[in-house]
Amino acid sequence: MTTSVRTRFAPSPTGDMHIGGVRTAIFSWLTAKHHDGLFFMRIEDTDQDRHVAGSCRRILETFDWLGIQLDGGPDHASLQAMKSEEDYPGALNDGSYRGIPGPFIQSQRLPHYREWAEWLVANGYAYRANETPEELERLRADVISRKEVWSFREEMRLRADVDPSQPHVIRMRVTPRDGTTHLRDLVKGDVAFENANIDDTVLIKADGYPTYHLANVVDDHLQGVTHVIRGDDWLSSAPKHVLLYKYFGWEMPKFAHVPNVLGEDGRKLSKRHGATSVFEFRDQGYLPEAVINFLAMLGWAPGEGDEQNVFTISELIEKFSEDHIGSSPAVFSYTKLDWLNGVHIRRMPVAELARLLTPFVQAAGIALDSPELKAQFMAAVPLIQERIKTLKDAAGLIDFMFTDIPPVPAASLVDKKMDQATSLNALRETREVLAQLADFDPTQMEHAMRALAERLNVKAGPLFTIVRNAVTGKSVTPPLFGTISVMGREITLQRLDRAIDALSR
RNA sequence: GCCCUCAUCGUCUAGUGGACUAGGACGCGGCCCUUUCAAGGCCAAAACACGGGUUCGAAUCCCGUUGAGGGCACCA
Repeated sequence: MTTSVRTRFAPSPTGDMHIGGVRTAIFSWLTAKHHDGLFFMRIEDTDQDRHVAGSCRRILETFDWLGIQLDGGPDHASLQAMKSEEDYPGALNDGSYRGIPGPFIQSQRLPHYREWAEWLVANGYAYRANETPEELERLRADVISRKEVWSFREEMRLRADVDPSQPHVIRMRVTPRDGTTHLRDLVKGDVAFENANIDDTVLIKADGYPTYHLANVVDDHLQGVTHVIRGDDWLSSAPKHVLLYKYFGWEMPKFAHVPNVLGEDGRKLSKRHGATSVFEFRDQGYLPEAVINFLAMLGWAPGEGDEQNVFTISELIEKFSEDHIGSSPAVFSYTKLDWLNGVHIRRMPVAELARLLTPFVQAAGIALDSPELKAQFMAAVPLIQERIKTLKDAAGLIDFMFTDIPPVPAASLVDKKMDQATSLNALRETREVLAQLADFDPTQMEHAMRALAERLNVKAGPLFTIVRNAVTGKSVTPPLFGTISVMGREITLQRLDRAIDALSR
């Protein structure tokens, strides 16, 4: 039997997902899928103080939006069902998925941590301690005031005997005290830590909950995780985990500590750089495939001479390789995301784009509540497809087709290369040409209008410019004749009449 | 302070001792196309942090310096 690759994303339920966390999740997911393995989620809620209600649901919703299917955790149907609920009680709690043993929420796995912590105590790899936080704080302050390195060791215990029936913590016993602990990391390479610098970390807290260090090792082993992919802020505590695997005698998973995402000023990406929550990107009109493409390339490149930048999801899955993840932190570039989003928009089938655009356009105040309006909108989409970078951009390009426009100033109805009389006449003639056009088709319209320009002895450009201003009220629009065609004869002639009227005063 | 990590165009990166006159992409500038705006095509400017080694040869290996990031909790 071949061991299949299994990765996990293990967020804490402390709020909406940060875009940096999404990137880590994507790396994990791509690693699993590239090797045809499983990707699942586990909620790490061992700190009850930091729990934010509704987080689990929001995290699940993130994956739903991204289009990432979890092989463990709730399925899509469950997600839909819970949308009305404040949280998702029990959803991550059900049995096992595709051979991965649950539950998928750590607060439901307490017996496992207890069992293995006791095993460590019984085998000399851990011990009980009961110093209070205040006592520890005093100890720490004392050590630091002597300019020594703070690191808890069992001889520092204030009470040598701990009554197991009383509240206490379980700490790991770092052994051996000297020597080094090595970590072979897929991203960082070989990293060595002096055991003397690793402290006897708390494994089980006084409240009975495990700390991350114990919980992630126990869970990853029990759930068969083969690649631990996480932020490199975990690198410093990785030797503790290595030690635990050794104590338990468990096979070590592969580790990949991926660098942080930075803001444009080189500091850790945060609110003040712009959007950071994945939902902000969604609400600003970014496509999940563009976000995934962009995030995947932030710190990863196919390498080996392959210079591809734009990827579909399946291309990413095919080409991704966890050992090509870069080891230096990357700056999040909003402008590059914009470009990529535009690329993915242009590659999308028109009907699909129209579907995605609809809620954004409606939110901008354009009602699409009749079949006629919907059809008109459908016809307008091809005109804007290559002109928008986000779904939010669309409304501003087509609003004049659906809503009334303010009076057009006379000045914009006279082209610099034409005088007032010529312009007025040109608009009148345009009105006649359009009124008599048999078919309101862009190609025919353009022919007729070019013929008109010739007849009037004016250049086509200036003529089109004043017509554009007259019928759209804007100097920048999608191609004129396509636009006029979408607007229809009635509105177009109406606006021309208004312009003629304004100019003849 | 101690420990760990990182360092190629403004940004994302390719590069694993000779194929490097350091390649691609975004952005920026220019040109072409063109009814405006886009899109597209072409062209250009733009980088191996610094200092020492090792080597016939270094962006690539080693050491140091500097800078940046992370960690040093009964948080993850």
